[in-house]
Amino acid sequence: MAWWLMKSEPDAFGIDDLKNEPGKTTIWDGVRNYQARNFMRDEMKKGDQVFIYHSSCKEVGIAGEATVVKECFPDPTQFDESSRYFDPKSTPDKPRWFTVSIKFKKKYKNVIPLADIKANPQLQEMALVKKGSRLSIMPVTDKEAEMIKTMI
DNA sequence: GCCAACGTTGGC
DNA sequence: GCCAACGTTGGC
Repeated sequence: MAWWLMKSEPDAFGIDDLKNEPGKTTIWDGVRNYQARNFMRDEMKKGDQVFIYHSSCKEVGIAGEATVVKECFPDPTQFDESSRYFDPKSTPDKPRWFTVSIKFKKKYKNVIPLADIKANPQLQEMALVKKGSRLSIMPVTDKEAEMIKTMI
C-alpha cells in the first residue's frame, strides 16, 4: 500500500466535492502531464492512499484523504469533443491519457498549511516543496505520510 | 492580479 | 535536435 499526493483546485473540485460525489467514486480526469500520467498508469494500485491537496485557493495545503478504488484506465474526457480536456491526437485504440478512480476517505478538520509542510525538515524532499515544481501527482514515502498524519 | 518557473509546441 | 515562443501552474 503506497501513499500519493494529488493536487486539485477546490474552486473546481475539492475535498467537499469528493465527499459529496454521487456514487462515491470519482474519476480523476483531466490530468495532461506525462509524469503525473505515468504515476497513474504504471504505479497507482487499488487500495493505495491519497492525500488531497488544495492549490490556488485561500487555504493552500492538504485537506484530507482518499483511497484508490480503480486502477489505470483511459481518461474518457480525451475522446469527448465537448470537454476542455479533449485531445484530438488521442484515439481509443491508442489512448494517450490514463487515470484512476478514487473515493473519499476523510476530510481534515483543518487544512495542513503548505507553509507548515515547507517548514518541516522531514518533508523537504517532497516535490510539493521544491521550488517551481508543478507536478500534480506525486509519490509520498511512508515516512513522509506518517509525518503528515502527525500534523493533522 | 502579478509574475517566476515550468512543460510543450513547432519552425528551422 | 535545438531553442524561442507560448500557454499554464500556482504561490503570494
